Amino acid sequence: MVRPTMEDVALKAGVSRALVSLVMRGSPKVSEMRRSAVLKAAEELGYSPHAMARSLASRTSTVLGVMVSDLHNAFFAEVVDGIDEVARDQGFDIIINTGGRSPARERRALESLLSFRPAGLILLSPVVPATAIGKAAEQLPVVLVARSSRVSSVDTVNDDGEVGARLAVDHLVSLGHRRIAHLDGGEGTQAGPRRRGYVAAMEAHGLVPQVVSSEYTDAAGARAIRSLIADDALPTAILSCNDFNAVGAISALEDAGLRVPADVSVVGYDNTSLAALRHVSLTTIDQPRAEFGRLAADALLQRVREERAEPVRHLLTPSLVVRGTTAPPATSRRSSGRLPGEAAGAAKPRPNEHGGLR
Amino acid sequence: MVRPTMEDVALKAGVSRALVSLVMRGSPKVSEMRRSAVLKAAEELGYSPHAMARSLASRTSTVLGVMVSDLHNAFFAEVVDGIDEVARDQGFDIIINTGGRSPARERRALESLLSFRPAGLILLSPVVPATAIGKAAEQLPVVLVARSSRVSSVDTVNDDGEVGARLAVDHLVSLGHRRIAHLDGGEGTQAGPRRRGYVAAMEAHGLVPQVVSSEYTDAAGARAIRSLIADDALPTAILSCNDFNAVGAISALEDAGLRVPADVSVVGYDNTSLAALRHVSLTTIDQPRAEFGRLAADALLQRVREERAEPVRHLLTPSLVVRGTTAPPATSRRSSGRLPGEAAGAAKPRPNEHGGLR
DNA sequence: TCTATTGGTTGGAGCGCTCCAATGCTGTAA
DNA sequence: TTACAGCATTGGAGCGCTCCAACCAATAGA
Repeated sequence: MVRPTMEDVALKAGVSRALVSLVMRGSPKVSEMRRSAVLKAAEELGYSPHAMARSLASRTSTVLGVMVSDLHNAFFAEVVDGIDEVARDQGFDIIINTGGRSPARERRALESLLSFRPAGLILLSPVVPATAIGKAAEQLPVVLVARSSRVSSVDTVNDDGEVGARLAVDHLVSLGHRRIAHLDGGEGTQAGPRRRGYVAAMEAHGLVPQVVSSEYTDAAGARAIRSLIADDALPTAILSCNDFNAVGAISALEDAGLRVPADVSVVGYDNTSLAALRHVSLTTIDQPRAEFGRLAADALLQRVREERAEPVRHLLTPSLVVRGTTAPPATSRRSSGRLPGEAAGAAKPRPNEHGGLR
Repeated sequence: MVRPTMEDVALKAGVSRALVSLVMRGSPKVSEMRRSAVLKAAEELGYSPHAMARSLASRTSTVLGVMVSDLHNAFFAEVVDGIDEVARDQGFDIIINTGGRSPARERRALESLLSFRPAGLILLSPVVPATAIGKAAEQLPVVLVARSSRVSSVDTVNDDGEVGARLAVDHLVSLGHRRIAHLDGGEGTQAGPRRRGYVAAMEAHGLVPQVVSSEYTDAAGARAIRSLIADDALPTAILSCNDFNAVGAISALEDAGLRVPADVSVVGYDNTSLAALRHVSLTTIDQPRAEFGRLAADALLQRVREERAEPVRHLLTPSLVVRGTTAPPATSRRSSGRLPGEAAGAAKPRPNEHGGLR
């Protein structure tokens, strides 16, 4: 249970501790003979450098801290993939911590991450107050993903929710829908831009926006649909604030004897792996998640290397993924004289694009 | 960007560095006067202890390393919740790293985690070879979740896949099914016990097992169903190796014009959040995931505190969650003279149990 | 009075490493 | 020969902290 130290390796290889240090860091100014002797000794002892001692002595760190607000959401997993890819490429390791969507727990996670004195910090959709983020940003470079900030030392990477919502509305309008409701995400991150984008797009088409208060959960989506039905205010199409909400909406519609998309079209947001399941086959808005991660890591490493001081605000353009939950509205179908078969054709689930789901 | 050190606090509070150290560690042998002076100085300077220096000096660690094999799988998120709960309770922090189901990347993640010299390591369903795990176990306490090990210094926490499969078979048999196929998980973790449990349960009921080779993905589930249909070997009920596979199977069944559960019943495994969605409403086998995490953390902390030397092998009993994808078989319905309405009643999705999905 | 005892406080050593100035070595030019 | 590179190698200081033995009152016991 006791790991060998650099001293042990030096002794075994018959060189000084400093020489071992040079070898471990891949310095070019070590003779081939000594290098191999050191590596051999290290191998035999099962030695590997002590990251903390190294970081303490060098007053630098090759670790990037990543705080994931919610591990349950696969969205973040893909962002982490992007971060990991870039970090690894540039010789950095990442350590992750999670806040579980609770500000208190997130604060603790932040503290814990900071106590390792990482080179920088990436926060994925954090829920802690801006002041806490500002405080962290005084100590090290910080990049925010899926949350905005006005602090000039903080970089941000977001998707353009307004554009995403507009894409969805345009798609539905082009199918012939005129009554399109938005189940909104309330106080949730990014709910604002999505709602604004929806309202603007509706108005641009000369249509009346219908915002229904909801949340980022499937239960909330179902509730919203039930209340629309109860109020006799059900439109021909629904734009949900995210995929979970959309799936809940679809359930409630089907429970009420309505068919999706024959009677009502539904569009989600986020293109989670859930949406890609053949069984769900949800038309949705895709965010380039891995790209979020890559850009965040790039921005952070630029700061770490002090290559840049001005803040960067990435605003990525989302894209529309058409699957099986959108089709022309029933009225339009009737009036346009389209055959039911054609509409049903549009509703046919497409083959699943995600093969690697587990 | 430069954090204050203990020395700075000591200077400001007019005490020695050692006294600050005592205050920071909450020692009782510090006078109230000095304590508050130190805390005030620390507060004003924005000081917080340097975890690495602390761990280096004390030769102990209050960090538990957690390696999540696949961040995309919400299964692990709940296990992490359980770990986090126990760890926090006992004053430990956790750092997470991910292997992305690739042995090479996982190995790197392991190295990275080890370089922080954590007090112990929890590996969630790792795919690295057993030798790599054994090597790690020589350096610190290791607990495996959802993977077994024969190494006596390694504790394990698993679900009893044989029991789970039996529960599913018993449920289907009690509904009247006699032809039940198992879409198996191939080389996947825990696929073996599930397959064995299925075969044993079928034989116990005097039925003929029908194992169809498949994988832990929805695409594989769909493929397996298509091949069963092509071979004209479709049974009245399906036990999938996991929920994703089950959802793929359901899609393929519906594509073929069959209704679930009216024509074919389907049971999943894992009770992922996916299964709980109203829209999916999958009958499945639940594993107490948070409990996995809690037990793993408990076991690890016992080792860390050297309270125990003999290995612990937790084998948790899963439970059946009946939702909307299982019902009596069509044949049984006919012969037993049950009304179609009754059978349809059994198929009605239950209200969603997971409210907090996002 | 002197000696323990107790509670609070301190300086110094050292954790495993990096960094730097200094030290040997060659080999080559003066 | 001496001088001076240039390269490989080394000892020592120090990163921010903990731990320990020592210390210093102040009080209690003999």
